[in-house]
Amino acid sequence: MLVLQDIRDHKERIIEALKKRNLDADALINQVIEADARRRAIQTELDQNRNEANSIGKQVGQLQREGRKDEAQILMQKSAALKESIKQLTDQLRETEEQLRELLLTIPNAPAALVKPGKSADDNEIVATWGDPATLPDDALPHWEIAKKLDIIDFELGVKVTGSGFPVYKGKGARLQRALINYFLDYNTRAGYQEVQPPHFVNEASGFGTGQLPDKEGQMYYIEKDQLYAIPTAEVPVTNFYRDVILMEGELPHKLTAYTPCFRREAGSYGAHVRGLNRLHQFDKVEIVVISHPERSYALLDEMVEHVAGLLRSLGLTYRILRLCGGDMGFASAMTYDFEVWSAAQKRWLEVSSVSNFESFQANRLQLRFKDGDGRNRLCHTLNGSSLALPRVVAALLENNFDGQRVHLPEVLHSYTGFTAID
RNA sequence: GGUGAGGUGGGUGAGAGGCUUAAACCAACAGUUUGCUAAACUGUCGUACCCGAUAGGGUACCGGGGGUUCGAAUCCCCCCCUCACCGCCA
Repeated sequence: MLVLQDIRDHKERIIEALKKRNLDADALINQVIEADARRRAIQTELDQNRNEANSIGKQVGQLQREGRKDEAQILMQKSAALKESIKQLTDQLRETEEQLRELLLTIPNAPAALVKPGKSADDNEIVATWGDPATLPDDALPHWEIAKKLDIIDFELGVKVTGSGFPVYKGKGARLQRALINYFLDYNTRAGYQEVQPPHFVNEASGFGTGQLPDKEGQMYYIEKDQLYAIPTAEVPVTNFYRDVILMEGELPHKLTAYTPCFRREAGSYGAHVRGLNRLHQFDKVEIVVISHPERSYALLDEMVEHVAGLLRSLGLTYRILRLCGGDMGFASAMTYDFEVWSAAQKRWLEVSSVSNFESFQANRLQLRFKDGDGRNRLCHTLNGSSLALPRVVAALLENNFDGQRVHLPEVLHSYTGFTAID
């Protein structure tokens, strides 16, 4: 949620930024300004009325103690009229506040200055590429066939016990999953991220805090009996650790990493692009979350991007980094970098990580603040990224490193897997 | 699942219709004193919003929502959460 004060102070700048998302920002922002002005007028009048009512109440008590019943009686009548007016104004205030809030909830984050305008993924900027797709096997098998051949992933068994999109990893495939998770966590903790194990279900307030609710309600699994959502990413529970928290300026930044399974309904996604490991209802991911001082968040974003890039290089995967255009960014993000690895068999790039700076957009909803040098409470900035999501990394590892007999694993994984190849 | 006890500022915790502007203590911060640290003393010390150029003034908030009353942290109703014990259980 955008900060109302910012809209008041920098109306034009915010409108221009939102236009990069192809929004009719003028109309939206003007509605906000208008509702805000209305709200303040009501509040001022209400406060005056209440002030009067309070002072009458005190006078009545005083008069009654002094035994001046008649005078007290007159004041009590006056109070009745005020009470009615207060009731009306309170209703109006609540209504206006609700309108304003609903309006603000529909407005996505304002893209940062570096973000280019654009309509779709075609307008994203490629900011870096590592490796060369042309050097990878030209006749590669798709990963689902390799996985079947080596008997390391059983999609049908998953369908039997649960449904499509819930694969079963077997033997060296299962061990590879565990190795990747451990390697990613170790890599992250070495860089100063504190490892945490959050719950895999969250309550409604948490879903709201990071912005999944109300926008993406249909994308999450919901357990009605206990009113809990299965997490779509560790971002949700971990960032919500900080809901309603006021940190000391000196303890920023907080850097956390967590492994969790992620659950996504992915309603309406079918076809060739979702075969195999490309899109699942349950998958494993190691996430990094950073709580930052507002003046440091973009430096930290760069640091996170370099961190993830280093991880991909260590795995020997050909990748590229995109800075998303305004039209392709998520609702809450001010700037997002996507990482894509090359899939040799599918001849396309697969997204394995998305690293974003949300600036104060989430912090405003979460009421996550820090106390600055002047003793003022200011909103933090929040950031997060995948480091990394497993399935597409596995897909690329299988396809790019298969020699017809076995899949050769990158050296960094050997000590984690206990073997150097899958055969 | 059963029974009971509770939710008050950063923490502990008093307050039981108007003398509350929420006591007191602890923590924190600033100052005085001081070789340094500590101690002592003095002062500051919740959040949000509104009015105001500033100084300052006002309103709301005692888990949440309703109600009674001229007036509610305090009385009534509903809900939520936490803790303890019992039962079950990895």
